[in-house]
Amino acid sequence: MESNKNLGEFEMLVLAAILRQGGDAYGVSIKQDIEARADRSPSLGALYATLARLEKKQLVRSTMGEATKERGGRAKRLYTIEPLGQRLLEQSILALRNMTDGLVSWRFGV
Amino acid sequence: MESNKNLGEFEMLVLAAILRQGGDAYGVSIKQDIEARADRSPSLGALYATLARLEKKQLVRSTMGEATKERGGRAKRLYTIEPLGQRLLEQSILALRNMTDGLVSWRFGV
DNA sequence: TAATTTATACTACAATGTAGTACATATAGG
DNA sequence: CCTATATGTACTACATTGTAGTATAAATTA
Repeated sequence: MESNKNLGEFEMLVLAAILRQGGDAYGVSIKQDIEARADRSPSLGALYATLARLEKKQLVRSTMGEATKERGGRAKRLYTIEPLGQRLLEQSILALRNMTDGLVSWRFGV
Repeated sequence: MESNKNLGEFEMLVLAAILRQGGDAYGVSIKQDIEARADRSPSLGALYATLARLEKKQLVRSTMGEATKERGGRAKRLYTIEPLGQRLLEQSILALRNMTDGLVSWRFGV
């Protein structure tokens, strides 16, 4: 009887990217990871809106990155996944696997 | 440069259920499959609304089932997946896999 | 202090998720 | 027949998520 709110499809991609990057995830790097692995190009606007919602739901947490870097521009907001976020991601991915594993006439390997 | 519209999370579950059932899928059986494998209980209203949208987008096709059966009640509307639907499902599942495979501290097997 | 670079925030609207309620149509019994 | 029961779909309304365009912020450099 776990917490059982569902994640959207893009929310899953974003949570997975944050988890992958273990502490160094921020807007641009998350976008790049999704572009490289999921073969799609969300706008930064779309991404930040989703990040804000995930944080409001307490599935991720953010902190401002160090300002003193040898580069120009505004500070990064760094994201980490919260236990609840990881749990929901696992549930959602597992549900999808249970529905799709073992399907015949599947183009990529079962 | 394939067709690249994205599927929602629930749409993926529904398409997968239809594909699994190979020609015998209808409202109630799809709902039951999702309940059994994805551990959630969508209302039939939610399911039919999604089926109607999938058909409008030509990702599935439907036909009325035979009326002459030894049972009461209205005829079933049977669903099959269209090539486009299968392709989009494959793309979406593959994207998710590419994002989540190989993650460490993953509760279920990599 | 203006230009450039890097990055986030805001806003509005489209698409998807969700369930409640109503409706349709078959069989069975009197 | 007519109505009760069983089975299943359609309609409607609203909440949540997806999406991108535009504006803003804050650092470095000249």
